[in-house]
Amino acid sequence: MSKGAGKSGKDDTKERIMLAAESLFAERGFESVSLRDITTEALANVAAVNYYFGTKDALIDELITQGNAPLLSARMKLLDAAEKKYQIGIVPVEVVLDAVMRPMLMQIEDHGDRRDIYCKFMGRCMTERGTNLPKPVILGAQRLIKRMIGLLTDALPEDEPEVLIWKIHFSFGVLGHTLMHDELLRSITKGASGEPNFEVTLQRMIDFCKGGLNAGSSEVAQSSGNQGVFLF
Amino acid sequence: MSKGAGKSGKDDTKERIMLAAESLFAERGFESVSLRDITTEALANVAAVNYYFGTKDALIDELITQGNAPLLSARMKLLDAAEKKYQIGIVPVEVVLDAVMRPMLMQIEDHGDRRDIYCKFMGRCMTERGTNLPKPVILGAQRLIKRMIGLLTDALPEDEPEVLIWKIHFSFGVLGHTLMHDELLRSITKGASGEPNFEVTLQRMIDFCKGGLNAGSSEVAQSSGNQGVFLF
DNA sequence: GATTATTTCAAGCGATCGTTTTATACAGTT
DNA sequence: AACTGTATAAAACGATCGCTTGAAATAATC
Repeated sequence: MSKGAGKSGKDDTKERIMLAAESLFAERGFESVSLRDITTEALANVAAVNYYFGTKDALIDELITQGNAPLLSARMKLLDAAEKKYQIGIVPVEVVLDAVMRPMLMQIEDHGDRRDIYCKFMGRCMTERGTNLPKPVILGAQRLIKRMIGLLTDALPEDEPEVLIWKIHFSFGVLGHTLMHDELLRSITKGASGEPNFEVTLQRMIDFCKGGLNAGSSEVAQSSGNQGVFLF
Repeated sequence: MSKGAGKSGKDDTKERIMLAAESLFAERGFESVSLRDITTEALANVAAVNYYFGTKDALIDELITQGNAPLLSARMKLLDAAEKKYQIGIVPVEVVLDAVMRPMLMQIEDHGDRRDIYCKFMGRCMTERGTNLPKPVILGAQRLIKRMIGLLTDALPEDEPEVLIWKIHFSFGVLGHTLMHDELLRSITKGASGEPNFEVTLQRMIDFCKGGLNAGSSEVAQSSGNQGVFLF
């Protein structure tokens, strides 16, 4: 029944499988990695995947869902704080971007020596799993985007909501693409001030997207339509 | 020997295979589509893939390489024209962006009723095949990026080359992500002025990336390192 | 120590993968 | 009509896929 003082310390097979899967998926993509690749790396038996997760897709979903709740709540908390701080005025664009992007990079940084792995894994989730994500992740993303639209509508009142959605989409494109190629970008920026820390990556993404969000439409005018759901 | 007036009109099996493959790859990704999926849709035999292409990877490479040369030359021609026009002064950022992005969207538009398919296919190539591209494509991308760096260095002299690379990378992230989700974005923007044409997409990407490229670094300072090669 | 529940393992399920073989149908040339 | 190079087709190759089985090992409970 695993009650009371149980959970003595064994049963790390599930954890080993998840770590191996995360690494391999990050490296080669979801479809290219077989269950036997995973269990071989994890020093486990193929049947252990079925025992702990059921199917390969369930394993993937659990990996994706894993950090979603804390990530979402960290983002929401920063947005709460921003709304509180700018209660009188308007939350600046870069503060919204920071609230959305910083928790992602911090969660990655929290992975210690596995940060490169987790970074690329999250990048793959955003770029290759935009659709096809677990329902809790989709719902969380919808909540986040709704809130971003609200805040950015105040900060950029001249933009129609439809244009705002495009800009938010562009910003998530920047984030996902950067996570996918983080190692390469950092290798370009390894210079005098030692290894580039995550604040550099964060600041550059925010600077770029802030400039993009603040940019006005140059000519083509277009009316709004439905408010479809999109992720990342 | 197929000399002279040959090529009477048959032998469209290869073409049918390429069209079916492009559609399925765009829809479900490269790994998730089997050769039998392709040949079934193309009303061809599985062996025909080996006959015309050799392997699945060779088929993928040929699909990716197909439009690369005309795309690159169109981009280069626009950059040539821009350099000629702004011979005295400096080529504006948005002109560089237009020269890079417009040919891509025009090539997509040229695909007629297959434009949505080709659009997503190119999006997948950029986001899921950033590495692992055929050598000619890589070499072309390197030439293009070198040239972009040169022009943008003149337009944005305050940016270190290393920062410029990040910004260019962000811009390709915007492009790739937009191609992948083009249909969804357009469905959001279908309003009064009829279906949004590709000029809308182009202009919005250019506006956003122009703002991003023009944005200055807000605080974190970092020195430059190597000038690694990256794609998209 | 006997009994139960949990975890691991080797083995194999049917299905499908990319690729190849072999034979046949077809085209063009002589 | 005989020959030749090109194209198509059915069938099967070995390998690997996700998944399952049933029994053995291990840990927890009484």
